[in-house]
Amino acid sequence: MTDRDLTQADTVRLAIEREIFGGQLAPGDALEEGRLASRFGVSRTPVREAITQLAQAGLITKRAHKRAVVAQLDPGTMLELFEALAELEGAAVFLSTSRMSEAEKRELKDIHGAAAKNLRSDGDPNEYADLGFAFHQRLVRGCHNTALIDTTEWLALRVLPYRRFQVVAPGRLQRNQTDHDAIISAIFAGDAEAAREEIRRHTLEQGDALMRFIALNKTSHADFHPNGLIKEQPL
Amino acid sequence: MTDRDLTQADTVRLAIEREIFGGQLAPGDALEEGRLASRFGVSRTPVREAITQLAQAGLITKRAHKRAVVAQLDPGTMLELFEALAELEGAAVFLSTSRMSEAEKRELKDIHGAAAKNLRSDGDPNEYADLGFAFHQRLVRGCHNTALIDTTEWLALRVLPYRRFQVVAPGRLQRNQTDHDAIISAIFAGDAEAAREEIRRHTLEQGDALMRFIALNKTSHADFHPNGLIKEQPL
DNA sequence: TTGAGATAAATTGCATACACTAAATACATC
DNA sequence: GATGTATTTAGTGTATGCAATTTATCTCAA
Repeated sequence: MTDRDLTQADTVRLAIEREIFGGQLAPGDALEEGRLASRFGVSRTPVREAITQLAQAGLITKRAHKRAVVAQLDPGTMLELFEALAELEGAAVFLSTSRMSEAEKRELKDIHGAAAKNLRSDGDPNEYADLGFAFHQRLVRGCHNTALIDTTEWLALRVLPYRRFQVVAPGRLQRNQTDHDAIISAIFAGDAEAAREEIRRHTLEQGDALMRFIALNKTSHADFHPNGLIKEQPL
Repeated sequence: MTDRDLTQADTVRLAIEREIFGGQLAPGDALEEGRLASRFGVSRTPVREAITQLAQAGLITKRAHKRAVVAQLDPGTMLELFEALAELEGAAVFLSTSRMSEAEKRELKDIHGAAAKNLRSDGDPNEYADLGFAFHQRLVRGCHNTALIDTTEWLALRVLPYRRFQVVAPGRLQRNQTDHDAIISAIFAGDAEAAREEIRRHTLEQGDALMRFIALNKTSHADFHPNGLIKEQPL
């Protein structure tokens, strides 16, 4: 069999994941088992299973006898998340520096180049965001340690629903690019310690920038609702 | 309410967790929903939910239409896990060095002292193991970053079922203690970078030692079954 | 005896029904 | 009108039954 046989619970889980990452389901939104069941044309059982999995993954929160809600990150938690992510990416890149194959390094450089080109020609910010994501991914995966990669990417996923706004923050893109420059230089120089420090600072600043952006644009003092901020982003 | 109201699924999950960490359920053992259900006096539904959660946590593996199995780590995976854990603990300790309160540092020193005393007086190895666990825990929690702490401890949990044997490995205890000495020194000297390197190397070597121990004591070439190695350890 | 194929048993995935909880509403009392 | 107390209602937690799939057992030919 070419693709693993997916159970209905898996299908539902993937669908909900997509909606969370896509922004259709925003942090704070409630997930009601019955509605989801009828929407996906299945019974509550697989929906429940999907919700359980997502809750375990930290993407949604769930307490006994209360509805599950898409995980809502208060500023403090988000800061912690970015700090942890910065450390993990730092650790991964530290290893990647000595472990990436020539092909992997070239691929990394290609992605970086494409991003630079996009920036110069004033291209689609969404494409740039995707390239940025790919850059970090290649960087992390270069460590060839599945456990570390999975852990790092799992953490990155948790902040992804918020990271979408980063693109529109003014001046970030250029700064982002020079940061990536520095990381690439350190890696090609074989200076693992420098590479670690560069990406550490870089990810940390990304978090700071995101939080500033949210703080400036938030409408309500209590809750922050991504959908209210997105304007014309296609999916 | 003093304790959160636990659902039956939670109860079952906690019970299975205990059995895995306690060694009653060894890596490779199969978990059959029906049997567990009757054993715990509940229906299959909450058992299923518990299994789903444990699978998501990585403690057991589960594929569609096949029965769940307590996660079995091949040497390669285990090595990766220890390497990742070493990096995470390193990152946490790097932060802990500047973030631990005086009280926390004192507590750490107390634990270390108790371990030293246990070692001098040739005390219970299990108690020493517990102190070692507590040492690492305090160290990691000193970073005061919940996301990083949770991630690190979650990884530590995954190797815990295997780490139990460490105690009986010859000569490890003394080496362990001097490693902890070095870590404490670095922290009290405020040298975050040194502290990171010390614990990184320490945890990595723990993994190596464990794997050597397993390699020497394994009975079958294919599978490694913890229960077969434990002799007279009281739970 | 051994291995491939067929059959039977065991076990999972899912749907449905019901019990229980918690919140919302209506009502009575002050 | 405010406040405390039934009653209703929406929604989760669990049990059970059945269909689909896997695993074990049996059969029979090479």
